[in-house]
Parts: sequence; structure tokens; C-alpha cells
Amino acid sequence: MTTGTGSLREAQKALTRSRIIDAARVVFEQQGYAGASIGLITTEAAINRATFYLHFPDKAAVFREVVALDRMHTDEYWRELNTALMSGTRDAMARWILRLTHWARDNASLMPSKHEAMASDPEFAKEFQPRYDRLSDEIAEFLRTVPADDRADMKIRVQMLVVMLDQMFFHALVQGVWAGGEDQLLRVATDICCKALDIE
Amino acid sequence: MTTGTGSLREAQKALTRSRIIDAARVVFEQQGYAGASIGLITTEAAINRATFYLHFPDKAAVFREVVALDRMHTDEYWRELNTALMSGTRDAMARWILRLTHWARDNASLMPSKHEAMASDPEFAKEFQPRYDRLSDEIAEFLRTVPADDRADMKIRVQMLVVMLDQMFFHALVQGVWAGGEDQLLRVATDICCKALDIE
Amino acid sequence: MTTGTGSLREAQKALTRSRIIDAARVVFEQQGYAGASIGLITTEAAINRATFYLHFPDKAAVFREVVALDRMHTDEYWRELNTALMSGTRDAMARWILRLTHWARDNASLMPSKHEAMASDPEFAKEFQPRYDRLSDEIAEFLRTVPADDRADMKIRVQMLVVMLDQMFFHALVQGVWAGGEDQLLRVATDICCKALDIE
Amino acid sequence: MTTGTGSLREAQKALTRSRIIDAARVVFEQQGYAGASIGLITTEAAINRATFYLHFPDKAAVFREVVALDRMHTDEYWRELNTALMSGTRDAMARWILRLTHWARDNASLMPSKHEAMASDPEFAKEFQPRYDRLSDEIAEFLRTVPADDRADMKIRVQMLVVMLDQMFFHALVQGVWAGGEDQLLRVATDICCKALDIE
DNA sequence: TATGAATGAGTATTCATTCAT
DNA sequence: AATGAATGAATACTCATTCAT
Repeated sequence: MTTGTGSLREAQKALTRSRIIDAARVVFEQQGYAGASIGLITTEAAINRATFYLHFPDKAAVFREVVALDRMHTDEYWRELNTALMSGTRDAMARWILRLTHWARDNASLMPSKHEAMASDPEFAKEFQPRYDRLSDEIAEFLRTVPADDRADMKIRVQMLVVMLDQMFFHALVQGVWAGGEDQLLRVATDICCKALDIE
Repeated sequence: MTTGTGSLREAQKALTRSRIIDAARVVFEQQGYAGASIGLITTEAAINRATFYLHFPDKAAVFREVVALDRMHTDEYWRELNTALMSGTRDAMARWILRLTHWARDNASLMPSKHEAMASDPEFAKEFQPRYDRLSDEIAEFLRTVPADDRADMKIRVQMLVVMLDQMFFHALVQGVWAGGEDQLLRVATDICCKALDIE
Repeated sequence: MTTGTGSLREAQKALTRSRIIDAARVVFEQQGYAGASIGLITTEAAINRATFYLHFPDKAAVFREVVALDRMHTDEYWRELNTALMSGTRDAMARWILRLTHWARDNASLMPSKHEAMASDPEFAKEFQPRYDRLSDEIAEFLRTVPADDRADMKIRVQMLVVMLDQMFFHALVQGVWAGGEDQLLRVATDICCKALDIE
Repeated sequence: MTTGTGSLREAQKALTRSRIIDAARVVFEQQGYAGASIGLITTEAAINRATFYLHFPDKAAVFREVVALDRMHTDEYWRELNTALMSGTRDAMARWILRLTHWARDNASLMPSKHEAMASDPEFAKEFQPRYDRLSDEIAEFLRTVPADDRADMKIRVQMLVVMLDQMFFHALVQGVWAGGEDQLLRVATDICCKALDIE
């Protein structure tokens, strides 16, 4: 009996929870991090404001959840970077960077909130930033092909380049402010990466 | 109406104005953009809240003023980049990047607010971002030394690298989250830039 | 969701709402329309300032509500006017006007605010004024006894007289500024009305 | 010397004073009594806010001044009423009422503020209302033609009718809310007055 | 579990008024 | 006499959060 009821309630609870997360994403995308209020989120989710507090302690918590979904994708793309780096060809790099633009386009709408949250709350900065550390894990396989002495440098090098690409796409796609067409951006970005990594 | 009276009053007004700007800077540094309230600013400036509105229409306006001071320095550093690029030596680049760290350290405290403001207010993003366009002007001299066909690409290339360095310093110095020591960061950054620009 | 809970909550809400309305009436009477602040109203109602906004969007809305109660009485008295007109005797008119003084005395305290609101806000003027149009509806029965050709004039005629009486009571009772005693006022007013309506 | 300078200064002072009064009238007409702020008045007068306090202690004082000008005209029209009443013809009454519409149209714009001020400030009500007492003075000549026993009633009677006409024009001309055309209004108003005064 | 109602704390903004010049 | 700058006080409004149901 308890199990039955329990699992039903659990399902209801999970449903409400995901409604909140989905609504929160929409609101964060439209209003930014500071601009999003719990009232807006619960209105969007069509639930009562008090219900929110049954599932999350505050705005930051639900934001973490929203972002978590993105990060799974991030990991995936980084794993693909490992493959590209292993192949060691300019072509593979170019293809990966192109793929990155697709990812960026998909996630563009949430980025401003993410940047805003990171900038305003040091807690977030610490929490979201370490992903660049995790990058090392994802490309561990590639790093092992690098001479041990160069390995530390190479880790930093790749991190910097990824940061650069992230920023480039943020500026170019999200904010739309960048001179030059997309083809040119891709070409130059690829060239910088290849040169920096001694590819070809 | 007389010059004497006028300039005295002008001086008084300017004094109050700069008190506000200074106080605002302190508050923005400590509390971030959204966290800074006009009450905090006027308390810090030890003036009446209403006096603020005599000098600025809102928080955004005083923030623009605060940031404007930084941007003057930015232009200066970009002019120095032109010199470094013209010399075309790895050493010059290394020195310039080192200098950039000093600048970053000086301005580090305001950066979170800046990023936050840019992320939250599209108006700010438009206003502060275009600086990368102005970068082209500052390095115009260098660009003229590049074959005409490569010029457009080179402009983008330099922009990307500067964005990368900005981000690197933001992460490393301001938020303090980056594996590896500062020496290593500088070394790798310099190497990426030189390789990307075919220096040496 | 259950009827019991729903109606209990509804009752609580209605209670708070009526507390606000009652308090607002007191404040409007004492302070006038412009002089009444939401703070005063909520203090008088002994509720939190924010609670006010849960029930009304602004001062104008609660004022409308306060006035609405009066207007129900107004309609009632106008219906009685119809009866008096139908009877067509000076005595009936006199009695009705006397009754009007009672009504005026009851509602006198709120009138200044009403006049003030109407004078300051064209929205209110439009909203409260059209009642004179509704007057025609209330005395429709009487109007049908009037020759068709005179009907339009008679409508205006009655409206004017009612406006006159309203004003007279406003000046005499509310503001207390009028030479002569109340008996005299009633006698003269009745006489003017009867003569203007060819009664007797 | 003192006289010369004095009269020059006096002239300047009078000029500024009348600038304030003129500006105040414009602002009261546009913004209403409560809506008019000293800032708006001084902006309209193109003088400094502090200068206002050199000439008037507060908003009420300048409003009194503004209204005083109107009242002179009022007295004039009331004197003409005396003439019309003396002639004792329907035609004379009709002409006077028509003339009243012209006056009403001229002064319509300030009326809302006047009503608002009277409604909100009992001081104003007392100050502006007594004019109906002065009405008795203006029509004193006519009153002497009335049998001594009816004189008191007649005074009230005329006052009521004037109040009615004032209100009618206020509603019809200023607020524009009144069914029927102007001709009809004039005709009915004239008829009521004549009947009430036993003219014809 | 979910909700409607209520709250307390905080924030921007406006205005009348005063003072040194 | 006139002004620019500054002030203190008041007000509307919003939001995150809690509690009884």
C-alpha cells in the first residue's frame, strides 16, 4: 500500500519538480538570472508560489538543476574533442568546432543567465568553472599521448582554447556582435587551434 | 553667472559627482551589479539618497561612468598591443601579456559587475562589447603591414586571442579558479598567441 | 478545492477585503482622496502594507469599491424619486427631498473625497458622472407618462434638478457653508422643483 | 536713489511674481491641484525652484492668487445677473445664461483644480464658497424689489439656481458628459430658472 | 502534497524646503 | 533678488518566504 501510494506520489512530485525546472529554464532564458523571480517561474509552471519551496530552497537551487542538464551535453562534446585530438588532423578539428557551433546555438539562450549567475555569485563561479578541470578527464586519453613533460602545459593549452571558443560563440551567436561571417570565424578559429596544438 | 561663482559651484558639483562615482565603484566591487543599491552607494558616499538623483538618473548611468574610466585604460593597452605586434618578436608579446596581467589585476575587482551587467542587460552588452571593433582601429598600423588578402582574417584572429586572454585573466585572477601557476599560464598563453600569429 | 475549505478561505479573504474597504473609507473621509496613502489605510486596517496589494492594485481601485457601496443607495433613492414623480404631488416631492437629506447626511463624509477624485482624475469623472444617465433609467416609468415630444427635455430637467439638490446638500451639509436654516433650504428647494416640474 | 533702485527692483519682483502666477495657472489647468508640483510651476515659469519661495510660501498661496483673477470676472457676471433679474423678462434671463456659457467656457480649464482644491482643503472651501454670500450683495438691488417677507427665500432661491447653472456648465462644458445638445440645455435651464423665479 | 493568504524587509523615486553663494 | 546644490521625509511597490488549511 505504502509503496503504491508512495510511487504514485513520487511520480506526482517528480512531475511537479520537472514542471518547475522546465518553467525555470524558460524564465531564465527570457529574463536573465537576476530578472527571474520565483513568482515568474511559478506562474510559468502554473503552480502556486509556495509549492516551489516544497521542491527547491531558492532560486539558486533550481538554477543549478537547469544548468546541470546542459552540462551533460557539455561532457559529451568534450569527449568528442578527445577523439578529434587523437586523430590529430585539421579536418577533425574543423568538424568538431563546427559541431560546437551547433551545440552553442542550442544552448545559446541560457548562456546569458549562466554568465550572469557566475559573475554575480562566486558560489556559481566555483561550481560551474571546475568543468574546465573535468575537461582534463575527458581528454585524458589524448593527454597520455603527449610526452609527460609537456602534459601539464598541454592541459592548460586545451583549456584556453576551449575557453576562447566558448567566448567566441557566446559573442558571435548569442550576442550577435562580431564582425565577419560565420565561415570566416570557423576558419580562423580552426587555424588558431591547429597552430596552437601543432596539428599539421 | 560670474566665472568665479560658477567655477566654485562647478567644482563643488564635480566633487559630489566624483564622490558618488568613487563610492559606486566600491559598492559595485563589493556587491556586484544587481546587489548594488542606490542606498548602499549614497551611504558609502555619505550623501543623501536624493542627491544621487541630482547627478544620475539611475544605477545604470553611474555604472557606465564607473566603467568608462576603465575603458580609457583598455584603449591604452590595446595601443601597446599594436607596438608589440609591429615588433613581431615573441619577447615583445610576452612582455605585453605580462603587462596585461597587471592591468587585469588592477581592474579585476570591477570585472564581475561588468560581466554581470553585460549578461543581464543587453543594453550594456551592446555598449561594452563593441570595443572589440575598436580594437581594429588601435592595431590599424599593424594591420597595414599584413598582405591585404589576409587582413580581414588577421583582424578576427587578433580579436579572438584578446578575448581569450581577457577570459583567461578573468578566470585566473578574478575568480581564482584555474589549475596551474601564473608562470605556466603566461608561458602557454604567449605560446598560443605567437603560434597563432606566426611570430618566430 | 473542497467546498468547506474553499468557503472558509473565501470567507477569510472576504473578511480581509472588507477590513481594507472599511479602513479605506475611514481614511478617505478623514484625509481626502489625495491625502489618503496606502500606508494609512493598511495601518487603519491593522494589516501589512503588502497585503493591500493582494486585494487591490492601487488606491483608485479600493476607492471605486468604497464608492460603489454608496452608489447602490443612490440607485435606491432614485427609484424612490420615480415614485414621487409619478404621484405628482408637492407633498411627495417634499418627502422625497427630506429623505434625500438623510441620505446626504449619511454619505456626507465621503463626498469631499469623491469630488476631489472626480476633479483630479478624469477617469473617475467619467466613471461616476454617467450615473446621471442611469437616472433616466430609474425614472423611465415616469418619463413614459410625459408626452413624447417633451420627454427629452424632461429628462434633462430632472437631471438638472437632481444635480442642484446634490450640490445644495453638499454645500449645506458637508461643508456647512450656506446661509439660512435647513427648513428654509428644504422649502425653497421643494418649491423650485415643483415649479420646474409643473407640480400643482 | 533708493526710490529709483527700489522701484526697479519692485518692478522686477512684480514681473517674476506674475510669471509665477501665469505659469501656475497653466500647470493647474493641465495637471490639476494635487498633480501640480512646485517643480512643474517653476519649470513652466523658467525660474529656479528656490525663487518660488521668495514670492509665495506654498502651493496654496499661489493658487489663491490664480483663482482671485477669476473671481473678479465672477463678480462682473453676477452684477449682470442683477440687471437681468431687474428686467424680469425671460429673454433677459436667456441672454444672461448664454453669456454665462461664454464665461464658463473661458474659465472651464481651471475649474477642475478649483473643485479639487475645495474638496480636499476645507480652508479653500470656506474661502471660495462665501462667494455665494457675496452674490446677495451683487443682486441687492433686485432683492429690494421683492416683498420683505420673501426676500430671504429669494436669496436662497437665486443661489440655488446659480449653483445649478455652475454645475451644469461644469458637467456639460468641462467634463463633456451630458446627454443632449447645448441648445436643449440652454432652453431647459432658462425654463427652470424662469419658472422658479416666476418670470413671465 | 499543494495552496491561498499574509507578511516583513527592502528599493526606487519624488517633493517640498533650506542654505550657501 | 535669484540660484544651484543638497537634504529629509514620505510613498508606492516588489519579492522571497512562512503558515494555516
